[in-house]
This record gives sequence, C-alpha cells and structure tokens, in this order.
Amino acid sequence: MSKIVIIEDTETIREELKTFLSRYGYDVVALTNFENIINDTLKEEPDLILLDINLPVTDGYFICREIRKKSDVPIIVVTSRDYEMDELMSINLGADDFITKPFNTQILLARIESILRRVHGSNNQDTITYNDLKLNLLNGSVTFNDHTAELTKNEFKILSCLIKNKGKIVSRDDLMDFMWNADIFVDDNNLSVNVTRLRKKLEGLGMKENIETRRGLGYILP
Amino acid sequence: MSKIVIIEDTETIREELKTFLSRYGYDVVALTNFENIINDTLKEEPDLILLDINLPVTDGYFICREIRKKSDVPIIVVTSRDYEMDELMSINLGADDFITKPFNTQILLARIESILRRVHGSNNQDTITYNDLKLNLLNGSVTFNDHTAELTKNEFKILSCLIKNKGKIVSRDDLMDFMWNADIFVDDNNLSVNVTRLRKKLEGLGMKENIETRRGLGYILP
DNA sequence: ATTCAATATTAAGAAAGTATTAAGAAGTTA
DNA sequence: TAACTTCTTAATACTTTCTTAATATTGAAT
Repeated sequence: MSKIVIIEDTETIREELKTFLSRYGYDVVALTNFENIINDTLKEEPDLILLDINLPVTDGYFICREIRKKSDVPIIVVTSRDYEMDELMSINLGADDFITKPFNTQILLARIESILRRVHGSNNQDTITYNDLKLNLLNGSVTFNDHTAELTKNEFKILSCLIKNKGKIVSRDDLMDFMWNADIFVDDNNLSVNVTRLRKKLEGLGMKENIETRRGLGYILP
Repeated sequence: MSKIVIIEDTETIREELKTFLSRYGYDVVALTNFENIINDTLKEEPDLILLDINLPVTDGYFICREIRKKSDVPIIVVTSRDYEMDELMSINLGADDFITKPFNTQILLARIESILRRVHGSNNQDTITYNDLKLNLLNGSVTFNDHTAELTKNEFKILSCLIKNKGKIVSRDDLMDFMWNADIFVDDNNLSVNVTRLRKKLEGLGMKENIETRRGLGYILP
C-alpha cells in the first residue's frame, strides 16, 4: 500500500483528494499544519507527494526544493491552469510531474500510478519491515513510528535476518552462521549479548514486544 | 545531441516544431510519410518521440502502442485540449507524458528535457548537491552557503561518491575501489586521512555536520 | 519442588576500526 | 630546477563495538 502525502491548503480540495485516493487504496495523509511542513512530510516517509504549488501562506516552490534536497520521493506538483509557467518552474524544482487544476481525477490517478510504477519498478528493496518497524538496509537505521536509531553491524545483521524470516523461528546456529564465518569459533554467548542489546534498542524506540525467544529452537519475530 | 522524431500531420505545426526544437539544439526528424510510420520511426533510433494522437488518417493510439511494443523510447503524446480523456488513455498506451494543444513551447521544452534527463540518468548535471552543499563537478569546487573551497582529486572523489549516494552508507571498500584501482594495493589508512582532510575543509566552510562514520559499515551523508 | 540446560544480563577489558598528525615522496607548475 | 601542492606512509592516539567472563534468570523435565 503506497502512502501519499497531500500538501494543499484548500480544505475542500484536500478532503476530496483524500477521500478519492483513499478509495483507490492509497494510504493518504493530508497535512494541515504548514508550520513545519517539510519535516512533517518527510517524517511520514511517503511514497509520493502531491503538492499544491500555489499555497497562499507557505511557498510551494520552497517546499518542493527543500524536500528534493533531502529525499528522492516523487513529487507531483499541482498548479492552476492560469499560471502555466508555473509548470515550467516546477520542472526545475525537481518535481517529477505536474498537473493543472481543475484536473480530471482519473488523470491524476493515472499519473500517480505511472510514477509509482516507475519507482517501484526498479525494485526498491531499500527497507524491510516488520509491522511498524522499518529497517533501512541502505543506512542501517531502524524506525518504529517516529523514533529512529542506528544499529551496529551485529545488531543490523540479527535484525535483518529475523525480519527476512518474520513469522519463522531462526535457530541460534543459523544466526551464528549468518553473522560469523562458521569456521572460526565464536562463543555462543556472544549472540545472546547482541540480541539483548538489540532488544534494548528496539524497546528504546517504543517497541515493547519484539524478538521472542523460543527456548531450544531459536528466535522469532512472531 | 538528442534526436527527436516528430509524428504530426499538420504541416505548419510540424515545421514550427522542427524549427523550434532545432534551435534548442535537438536533432529533429519530422516524418511526413505515414505509410510505414512505425518502422520508419524506430529506424531513426530517436531519443524521444513527439506524437500527435489525433492524426486524421493514421491512428495515433495504434502507433503509440506499436512503438511501445518494440521500444522503450520515451513518447510524448500531443492531444487537443477538448479531448482530455485522451490524456488518460495515452498513459495506458505506454506514453511517458502528454501535452495539450495549443501548448506553450517553453512547457514543451521543459517536458522534453525532463524526460530526457530522467532517461539519461541525471547525466548532464554540472553540480550535485547535499542540502546546502553544492559540488561543482566541472571544476571540483564545493560551496556551502556563500563559502567556497577547492577540492583536491581525492577529496573530490570521496565527496562526489558520498553525495551521489546521499542517505546511504558507502562502505570503505567501495570508496577505496572508487578512488583507486582495486588491483594496486593502497593502504586503507589513506582513506581515513583523506576523509579527515575533506571533513576539515567542509567544516571550514561552516558545514559543521558533514560526513558521518558508521563504524564497521562505512561513511554516510545522512 | 528441584534440577539442569538454555538463555539473559551486566560490566569490564580486548580488539577492531577509525582519526590524527607529521613528514617525506611524488606530482605539478612556473 | 625550484617552489609548490597533493598524495602516501607511518607512528600513535582515540573510540566504538565486540567479546569474554562471571553471574543471574528462566522454563521444561524429572
């Protein structure tokens, strides 16, 4: 399910869009407080952003550029038909597409799907998830709701192994093999220690229930 | 120099487009014989196709679909404003973008450039950025706000590699490979030294937080 | 309830991994 | 070649993470 963040000041349009896109299976977040809009948007980790460029208070151009500085998330810029040159500008802003108001909702839908297809097409397996827990494979960080922590190499290996096998028990032996070359001897307790540390880190993020021990069998993310 | 094929039956528009796009440095081919249009077009091996969907004799929809079957070349579909639903259709046709007549030539140009940029990868880029940091790829200088510094070859390579991978951890090994031919041995510490120097230079520009170390994993511009 | 193996916990020292500094080597440019 | 910049090597310092070790807890089996 793709998440779309809507940045639009007109309440009616905003709500219409939200209802419409939700009906088509998108996870839609319509931000209403524009004070900290850039960070708020990025915090949502959307798959796509729908940005009205003609915001009366905040500057849509600015928002677009700032978001692009920090993220490659696709941005569709919404412009008013009267200001066609805005379209031109939005290209240089780093926007991925733009659409003019009033727009046909089917067209909007098609453009959204087109972009998402393009992005997901290139098989973005950048993050793996377990419920609300996200493990970023590229920068080695975990996020649970809004809280993020960096993992060390060992913690990262354990967690990625368990998430990839979510719902299955992973034996301690398998984990050991995965983490260390099987030929060199590593004390078995080493794993316990690292699991403990990982658990603490996850709890620190607010994830109370995380890795479970199945005594005699291994560990599991149930 | 990118080659654009124009498929448009109205001679005046066709010639106008050709003149206009040529002036902006494109190699333009305007086909006039529609008998074998699909093969003729593909034979040109264009970088982009501009296709009028409302061709009176030949069916633009058909052309678009057939071209897409045989090639991934970007297609911009030109439609008449009256038939907005054409836009939707053209997406399903495999078109990459569409534009309605009468169009602002600057917008057309912007869309063409946008698509070509997307396809060619962000190649024709003179500078790459990370937040407020700009790295000029042509002269090897970095700018942070108003402050500028010259980078040495090694510093440049490290920074460009990290900016191109912003948000991702780049392992020391990858950086080493990127900087030196993997076959000759280069002391690993060499990288540390160069990272230190680069960091100092960036700090000197006022960029307090820059390259982060992820011990055991690599470096990252977060 | 007791026992025992399996796992957890804690803390502290060891070991990698990385940073820093300086000095000489190797290029560059005038 | 001299003067300069940049690169590499080397020696040493620093830090984070890993591992060890000693001890505690848990849960299943008896």
